[in-house]
Amino acid sequence: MPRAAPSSRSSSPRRIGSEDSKTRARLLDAAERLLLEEGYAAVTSRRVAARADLKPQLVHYYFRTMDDLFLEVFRRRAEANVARIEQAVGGAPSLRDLWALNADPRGAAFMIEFVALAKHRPGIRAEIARYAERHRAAQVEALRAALARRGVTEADVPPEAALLLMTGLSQVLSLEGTLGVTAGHDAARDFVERAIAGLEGVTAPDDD
Amino acid sequence: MPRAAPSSRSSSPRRIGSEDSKTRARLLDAAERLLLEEGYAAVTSRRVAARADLKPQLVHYYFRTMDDLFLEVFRRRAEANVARIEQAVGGAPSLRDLWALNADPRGAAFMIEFVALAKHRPGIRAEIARYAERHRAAQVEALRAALARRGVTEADVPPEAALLLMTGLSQVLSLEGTLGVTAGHDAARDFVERAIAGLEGVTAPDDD
DNA sequence: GTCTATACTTCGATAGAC
DNA sequence: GTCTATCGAAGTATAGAC
Repeated sequence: MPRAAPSSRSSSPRRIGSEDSKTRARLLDAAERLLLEEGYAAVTSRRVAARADLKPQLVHYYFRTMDDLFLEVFRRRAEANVARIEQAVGGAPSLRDLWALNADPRGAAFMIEFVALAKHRPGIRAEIARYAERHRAAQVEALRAALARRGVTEADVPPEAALLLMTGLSQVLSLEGTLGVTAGHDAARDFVERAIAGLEGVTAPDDD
Repeated sequence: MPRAAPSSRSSSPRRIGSEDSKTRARLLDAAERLLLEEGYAAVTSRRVAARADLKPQLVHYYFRTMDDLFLEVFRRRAEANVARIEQAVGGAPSLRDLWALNADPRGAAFMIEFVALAKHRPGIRAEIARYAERHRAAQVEALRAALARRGVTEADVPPEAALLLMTGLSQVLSLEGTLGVTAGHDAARDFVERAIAGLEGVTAPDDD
């Protein structure tokens, strides 16, 4: 048995569709697309259903509330993302690898939407915050190791600071990209890449 | 200050309240607070009116559509902000001044909300994009001048890249702050301040 | 186990009363 | 010039039919 009952409270009287339903997956996919393309406010039961070519009431059959739907969309991606990072960390990733991991604009857009959503949905906020912290910590550790491997001291480049700069840049590029504003974007990416190249050249190529 | 008729089309049949009405200003204030505290999705005619202790229909008396209200809220702040930057630029601001201008978390939160809003309100997008570009250009010029004054070459630190890094950091700090996630924030701010101090210490041009 | 009929709330917007 | 009465569409959610 994969899982017990879906996330409904024990007091919930209403029945909920099974988690491995094909229809349920279609709804999750539709919700995710809508979220990325039009923003969280566009993710309503009616519009999600329309995207998936299903009746609006089905959303509430598979997800007790809209918050449940949002959380499920979030978890799917968050878990995949954490796995990706943990896998990378196992392989002693370079600074370049870590920047590539962070620079994905879809990932940034996803996170921005959910943080914005969390602002007016208290039920979602705690979960996002918990994930953000885990995610941050894992990346900081990877970055710390990568910098140390290159002989860069924490006093010179604190990993927390470097990571926040990378994450922030990635987010602002993503955000402006949706507006069609891209002035300076290439210059910024080049700058980061040159900075990384500089740091990776700090010490002679150690064996490892 | 003196403006012609409100932004309504000439074909608009409905009457609109005057722009210097006290009630109108209260509505704008309420909308702005709501936007910053709970996100754009919380800014509905009814909730804005409740915040201002007014009837919901008044929103539509003073603003033809909700988009008009959003745009007016945006313009008020955007104009004040551009003025602030232009004033600063006139005074040959230091790097530190420019960072302080950028690091205001309220400004960052404001911008994030509007970009997110623009994503599912096409009517708003063009105006936000236009402003973002003007704003960016003004800041880049100020930063270019400040760096040149310190003898930092554009090859070493392209002003566009530096500005995007600052803006991105400011945004990520603001976004995470709303979640209550602040790990590494102080380290990042310290890092930027030390970097600025380092650059401001350079008084003669150098080459590599 | 899966989907539909339906209740009830809130939304944006307009016409018309003072 | 300012505000109110009210409408139709869209939102979430539940109870019950297949």
